[in-house]
Amino acid sequence: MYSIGALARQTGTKVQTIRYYEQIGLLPQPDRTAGGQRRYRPADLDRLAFIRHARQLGFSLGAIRELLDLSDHPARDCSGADTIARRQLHEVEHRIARLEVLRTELQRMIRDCRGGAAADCRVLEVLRDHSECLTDHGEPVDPAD
Amino acid sequence: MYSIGALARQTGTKVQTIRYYEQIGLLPQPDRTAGGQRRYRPADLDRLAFIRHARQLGFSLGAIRELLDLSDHPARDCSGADTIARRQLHEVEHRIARLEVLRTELQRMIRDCRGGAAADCRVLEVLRDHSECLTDHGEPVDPAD
DNA sequence: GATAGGAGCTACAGCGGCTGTAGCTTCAAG
DNA sequence: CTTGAAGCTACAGCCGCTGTAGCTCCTATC
Repeated sequence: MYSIGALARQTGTKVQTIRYYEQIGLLPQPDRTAGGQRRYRPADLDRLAFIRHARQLGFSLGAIRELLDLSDHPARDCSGADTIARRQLHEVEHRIARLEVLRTELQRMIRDCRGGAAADCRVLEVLRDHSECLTDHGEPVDPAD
Repeated sequence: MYSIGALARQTGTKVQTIRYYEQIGLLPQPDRTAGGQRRYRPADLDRLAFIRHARQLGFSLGAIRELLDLSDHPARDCSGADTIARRQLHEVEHRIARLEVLRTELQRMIRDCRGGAAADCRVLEVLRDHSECLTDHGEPVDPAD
């Protein structure tokens, strides 16, 4: 049986984050001591490690909920997990592609900047006039994009 | 003089977003009609276009505030803008690098999945056991990362 | 057994960057 | 003058946490 702090240390998670996962139903409500403190079993450690690992791979908490559900029902077909992982891969690839466009544009902006007064600044000029860009970068970068 | 809706159409911004930018001080408080509706000048259109373009390039609203400030003072040295753009480029490059690691790991997970029951699912297995990963992907993906 | 202080508890606010809603008022075309 | 689209304010909600305030509990040491 671990305290919440021990669980946090073992998984590299903040204590508040663990309580948050419990609150949104990703982690089960653990046993409590007579004084009301949480006490976790090894299975809880595994579950939290799963969540953290999936988060590191960029899965949303919603996707993780689905993955955990599958993991909890080993007899089910795993195609759901495959689908979720493929979706995540597509998202990651999409984000990389968008960021590569931004990288190119930023590099060009910086390369052309010759210093001097802000009035002549290449960086500010490009920002002022979209037509100076080679690409249409579309929507603002939603990090979740 | 444009209405807020005309400004929104011209810049591809939502009306609420424009009001939000005003609220946080990125856009100045515009004139109002007798009835209290906002009326914008061409300069406001330019400023909003600048903001949107910078957002498309992934700059944070904080960075945009600094860039706008420079743009408002054309006599100043532009090295500040250069620094902000370089910082942004570094961030974008960092994000790309992280996402490429994730892409590789996701591809491997999916490639190895041979279907069947969730009990044998490769995707779930990898998530359960970090040691199956080739790379240490570190922190959860904060989209702003 | 007393004490100290680190760890845990709940409840709630805040981050960034919007977006959506409710319940009104105003504007402009016909 | 009517109608309906567009505007107004104020506030809640999204995601995934993180931080704070103001308590209580647990355990190690004396």
